[in-house]
Amino acid sequence: MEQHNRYNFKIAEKKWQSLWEKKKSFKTEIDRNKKKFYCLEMFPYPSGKIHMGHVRNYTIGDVLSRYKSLQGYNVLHPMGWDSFGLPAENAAKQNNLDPKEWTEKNISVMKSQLKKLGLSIDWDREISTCSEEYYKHQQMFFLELYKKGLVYRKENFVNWDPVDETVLANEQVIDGKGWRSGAIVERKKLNQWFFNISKFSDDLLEGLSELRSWPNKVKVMQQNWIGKSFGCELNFKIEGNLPVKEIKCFTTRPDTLFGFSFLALSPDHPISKYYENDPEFTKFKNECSKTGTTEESLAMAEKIGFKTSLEAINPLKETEKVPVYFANFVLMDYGFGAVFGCPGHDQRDFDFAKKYDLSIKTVVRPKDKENFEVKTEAYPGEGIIINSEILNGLKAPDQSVLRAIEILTERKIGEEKINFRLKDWGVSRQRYWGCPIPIAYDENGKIILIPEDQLPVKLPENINLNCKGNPLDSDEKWKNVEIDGKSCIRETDTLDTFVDSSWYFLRFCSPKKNDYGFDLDEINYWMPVDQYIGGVEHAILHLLYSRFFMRSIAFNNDNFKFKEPFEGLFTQGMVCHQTYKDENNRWLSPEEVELKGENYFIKNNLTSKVTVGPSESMSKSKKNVIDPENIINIYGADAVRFFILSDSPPEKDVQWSEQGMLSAYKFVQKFWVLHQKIKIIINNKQRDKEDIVLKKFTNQLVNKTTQNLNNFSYNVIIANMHETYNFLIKHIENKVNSDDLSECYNKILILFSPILPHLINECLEEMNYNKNNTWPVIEEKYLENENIDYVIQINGKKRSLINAEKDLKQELLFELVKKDKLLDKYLKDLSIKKIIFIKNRLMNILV
RNA sequence: GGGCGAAUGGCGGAACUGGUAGACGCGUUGGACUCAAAAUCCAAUAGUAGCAAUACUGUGAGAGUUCGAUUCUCUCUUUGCCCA
Repeated sequence: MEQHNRYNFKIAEKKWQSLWEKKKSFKTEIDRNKKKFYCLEMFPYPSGKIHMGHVRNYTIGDVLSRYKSLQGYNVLHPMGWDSFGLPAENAAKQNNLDPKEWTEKNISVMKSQLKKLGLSIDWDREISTCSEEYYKHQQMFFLELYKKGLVYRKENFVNWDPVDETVLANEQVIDGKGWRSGAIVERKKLNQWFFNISKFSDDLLEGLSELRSWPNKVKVMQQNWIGKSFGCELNFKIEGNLPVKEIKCFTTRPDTLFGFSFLALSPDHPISKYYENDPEFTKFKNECSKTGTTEESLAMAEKIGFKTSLEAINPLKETEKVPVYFANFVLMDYGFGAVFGCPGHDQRDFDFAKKYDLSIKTVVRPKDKENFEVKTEAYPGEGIIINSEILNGLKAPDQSVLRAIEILTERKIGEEKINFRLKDWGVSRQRYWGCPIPIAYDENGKIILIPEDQLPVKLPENINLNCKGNPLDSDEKWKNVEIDGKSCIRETDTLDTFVDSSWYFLRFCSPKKNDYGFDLDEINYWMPVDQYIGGVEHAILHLLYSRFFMRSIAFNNDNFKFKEPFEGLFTQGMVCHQTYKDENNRWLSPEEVELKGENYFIKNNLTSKVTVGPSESMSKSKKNVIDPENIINIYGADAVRFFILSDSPPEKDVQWSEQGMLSAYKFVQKFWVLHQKIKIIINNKQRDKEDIVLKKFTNQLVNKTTQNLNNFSYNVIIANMHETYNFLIKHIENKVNSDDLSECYNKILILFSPILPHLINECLEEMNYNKNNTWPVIEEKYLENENIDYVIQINGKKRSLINAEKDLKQELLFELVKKDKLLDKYLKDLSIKKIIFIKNRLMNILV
């Protein structure tokens, strides 16, 4: 092909991008005559550059947005920045910068990178959570929730890094050590702010059933996280030398009470106050505080206990007394900080009992084992209750739990109770780069709300970040404040960044509104988000927090027309790449290696072999990253969009492949050549009979593409695009009717436009097609075939195909079967036992 | 240990409510063009047997339902994710 005919993506992409920007093509406003569609992708953290995960995420969303607007929807497709958070603070510390400057620089880089992808985003709605403009409203929400009683302050345990003097999030604790300092993390009690998410436990759980287009997987994960459990609250009578009469405890297995052998209390249980002066207990408690606060670390840690002088009485067998321990595996904030130990049927209790030589009784046996006894490990499974007097013979746990609760209720020792695993959301962070909590304390430590007219509480600038602990805490000037003539001290904690992302989807609906975080009319029009797209790693926290936030804003307020923020959810898979290591076991980036024959070597160095590791999700630490901007510069945005959708279904992981990328680039080029050929034919005004074949193909394509878009089967759409190319390039070798070709080609271009917006707009423009394109309508008459390939099976095996007219009767088809030479040898000399005939499909002959 | 999902050629994957398994792409092989290479184009490409037509086997393993199973049911294996 001649040089001048090549498609120059650099020129074309730039041209369309600046045109879209100039004309504000994707600017959206409320239009009550149109159905709305709110398409939202999880907004990025401005870490520096975009990565392939972003490319995939935003391409998926962009294809959907463009498709929906071609279908006539009023599409809201905004973008913003989740711009508070730890990396900025750390980067600032390391490079002696201002987090704000660092963040803003990253935003401007990433914004220009996103624009190069050709996304149909309404940039007029851009927001950034670290702007005063945004966090001012967040502070107002905080106060609003406080007034509604949904925010409170209490002492709680945190992961404390004694070297950095800071609180760590659970995921920042690796093997019990701080991820930065490497110091052993301690549990420390701190005053923290909490959102009362547990108030909505049941509602959040119930609400899941309404989310019909969420992946089931995510709903199950949230369900487990909320962890509703049915059980019973018990009062154990206590004997001993302390003024303790009763201890409350929650259990889901009251039916195993006859296997009771110890009572375990959290080291933080109120009763611990009697042991405050006991040096042995202090030692034990210190030991416990070395274990983290996560359930997992508690489960992994060795079970240790401290024996008290108390004894608990078995409520179902009052002659039986068992010892009371403090134990490291009991959490104060679950149940009542006390569990009854039944070593026979709980592995944790079993380990503990073994260690302290406590009795182990078998009270459940598997159905099929008559003389079962617990010996080397606990038996937590189903079965029949034994050795339990009044409960004997009941099916465990279904019958026995209910019966046990009945008995305990009758005897007024306990009552039925529903317990949740979901804990209140601790939002305090001892960090600088976050939204300041709009609270101060007077001289007596009383909580003072910052008056609304003094919002936002701004972060101080030019702060020294290289101090130990929270920089805000050491800024005396900022900390001391006068409110209503009283001198107060500001709250120096900032809000968890998950708070920022819990309402940004509302802000996008009215991003410029100054007096409140959102405009009620606007959100009642736009919300809920029709399609939310992002990584599955946010399946629990971010999505649950957002669902909570929506409920807390709507708490005692009937003006919201929706309850759930995200109607539809799609979780895309990750982008993976092979990993490479050199002879010294150091990671190598794909640019540093070179393939020669079967083996990889370090580039320009054929003596140094490279070990190829498995393909894993791209990460800086493993160096298996491909820089999107670089790739866009080489192949163009359309080709990158095309490739990132092509190889795998979007919900699964995709392998980055150099060849695949190249093939996508070639497709763009090939299509341009095809376009030139089609253009000539159309301009020649060639007359011919109606092109039924082309019309049928096109209508089937419209049908398939529409369905595949609705199902997120984007990889199949790409396959269909290849097929379309293969079909057209052959088809136009024949004599073609120009009018029919033009009509069909216009439709095909529109079908392709969401995926290759620059190339297709270029083609549409060259053809002078109508600028206001709409999604093609299917002409049903071209979907139906009058001839069908009937599958002919003999004894269930395919033996022949017969092409015949549609709606053929069984007898007539059988006449054709008899004439079919291929079938002769199967039917000859054999009697036909039965014929199965499926209209318009197949005939199965049993002989 | 519990929950959810997955398993299809050398690779990524396709297959509507049970009805032609392997679309499409990558890779590989052969050919054309070229002094040569790249690019491009053409052809072949699940396995086994065969010159071929064709036959048999084949969707992780085993059973079941059915005229017919990648698809439905049960058991198992491997694997991924989440919770512990």
